[in-house]
Amino acid sequence: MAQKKISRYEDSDLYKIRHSAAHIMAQAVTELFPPGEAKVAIGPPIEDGFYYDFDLPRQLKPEDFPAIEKRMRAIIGGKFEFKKRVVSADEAKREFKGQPYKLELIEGLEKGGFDEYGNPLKEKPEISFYTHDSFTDLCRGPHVANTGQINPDAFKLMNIAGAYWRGDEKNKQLQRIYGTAWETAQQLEEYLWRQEEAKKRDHRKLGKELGLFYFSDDIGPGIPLFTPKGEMLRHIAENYIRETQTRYGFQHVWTANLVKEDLYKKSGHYDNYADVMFPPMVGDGVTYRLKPMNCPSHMTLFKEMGLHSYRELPLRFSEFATLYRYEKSGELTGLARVRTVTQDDCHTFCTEEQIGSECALTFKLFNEVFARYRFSSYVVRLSLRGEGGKYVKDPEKWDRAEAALRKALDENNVEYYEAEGEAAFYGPKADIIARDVLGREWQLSTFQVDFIQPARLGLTYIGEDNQEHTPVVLHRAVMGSTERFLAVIIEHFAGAFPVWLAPVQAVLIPIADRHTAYAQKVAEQLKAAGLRVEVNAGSDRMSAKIRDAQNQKVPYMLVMGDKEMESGAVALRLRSGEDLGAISVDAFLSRAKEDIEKGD
RNA sequence: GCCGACGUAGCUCAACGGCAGAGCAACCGCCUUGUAAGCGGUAGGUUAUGGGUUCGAUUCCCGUCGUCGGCUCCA
Repeated sequence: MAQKKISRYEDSDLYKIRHSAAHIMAQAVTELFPPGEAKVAIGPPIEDGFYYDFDLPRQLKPEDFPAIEKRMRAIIGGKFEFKKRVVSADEAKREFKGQPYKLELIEGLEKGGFDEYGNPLKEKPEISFYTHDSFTDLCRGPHVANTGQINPDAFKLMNIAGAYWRGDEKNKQLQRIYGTAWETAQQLEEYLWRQEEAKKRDHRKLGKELGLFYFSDDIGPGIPLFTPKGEMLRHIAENYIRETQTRYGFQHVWTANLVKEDLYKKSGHYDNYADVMFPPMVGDGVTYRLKPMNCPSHMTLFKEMGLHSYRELPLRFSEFATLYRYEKSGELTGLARVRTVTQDDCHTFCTEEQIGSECALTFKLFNEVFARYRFSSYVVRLSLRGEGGKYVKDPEKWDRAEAALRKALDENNVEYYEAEGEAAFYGPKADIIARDVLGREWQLSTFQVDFIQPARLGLTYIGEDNQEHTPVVLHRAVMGSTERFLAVIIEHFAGAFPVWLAPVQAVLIPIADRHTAYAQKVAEQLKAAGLRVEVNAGSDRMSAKIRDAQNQKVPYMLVMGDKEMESGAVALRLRSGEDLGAISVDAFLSRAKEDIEKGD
């Protein structure tokens, strides 16, 4: 699926425009420095734009952008032809003498081994140059015919960031300039608007404005604090999953946050996951770790529960468990990436034959939940092990697990694309990547097949043949992590949660003091019916209270003055701005119930 | 962790070598209100933090912590 999309993009005009814009930017940047001082690395088109990596004598600043953009427009105005030339490796090396990154790339091409990102290539590629004006780059193209085909009003330099040469943190860090480029100025405007909209929806900003969660220097980085409203949101989201998966036959267990380190030596975490674990704690000569994953705990529980018959399987152990992961400081991002991560985790113990039906059950659950949250589409990534990376070495079990996962997906007609090097250390995964209303992709759910840990931890069940067998363990999460999921839905709904999810569903607005007692009475009535409501009994004007509720994105505003008090009614206003006038309390209740059921 | 930018009142932002300010929020009063901000007053700061330069530092320099944009990693 995704493969098709990428190949289409590579053939598009936009791709050529962005690729060419990258070359033009590289020319403009190198011209800022004396000849030979600026070293260039790579500069490909990317989604929405392009970048180019440089090794420069000085740090660039955003203040350099106007000059670079101006020079780029001049180069565009020159209508210089992009000329392709196929060359020998020797000739290429002569041309890029003094350009160490290019020389390294040429060597990779010469050996027929690697492309510009260091990925292995199947065939030995030809080496080609593209030249426009005075600038020549090692490049396989394609490009626009001449620089004049770039719209000078439809590109913009966006930001500067550090990036490792070939994406390897052991290599030198280069300066990367990101730019965006489009066919028309209007498309550029629309892109910038989308960026602005994303900024407005940023869950870190909305989290503060809606008073959902905080981070504190006194608590520590990556460790969120949830307010009553934020916790309500968490609770509703988790409880919804809990109730739904219970209906699907998942049971819940509880395991503690602290575990003996020895268990992680047996499970493989110690060898493959140690750098993500918080440092050890020692008491009475025993070394403990904060739990970074649930699997070993759930598997140990399975073992402690005695002999298991094949008749008990599949056995599904679910838990909303907070895990502790020592993420690198620079990786923390609001709720999307925290050090105390709560997973809606499940480990299903089953036979190899049951993998297919468990896969079906799980995807049915995913679909139901995604519909509830109005995620219109998702893609599935089959995450396989890759070269290098940390994986338990047991090729036979890996092959069996991969085959089993593929088969399960195929049997259930799940479409997927494959990605090497994305597997968990203990097995392959099917990762669900959902699209939000702005079209952004988020990895949420996962379904994983594990042949490794159950064997390492010595799990068994007694089969029909009265012999001991090792169960397969399926790892599964729906939200993935409560915190990240909240981040995603805050941005997805822009903070205007559907009624069923809104921490405060209705604000009651008495117009004057004499209406407050009536508002309190109605509030009690609504609470008794299970609604989450607040009374704004302050001395503000009604319109100020409405404004307040609007800003808090509360679904219903119930205004009450003399008229309503006399007739036992409430005047209903929706956050859309719609004024529905006075209705009875009962009429409001049935409307709210209807909205909740519909998922509005 | 790495590269860069940024940290001023609860929030959003001014001041940029010479007495640290505004709006909103909070608190107190007045108003008793009809669908997105009624009026007045009060209080709020060792300018993230530790050093340095200077007669004098929020402002310039260095370290630390944190946040942001990326890289790496990832639920």
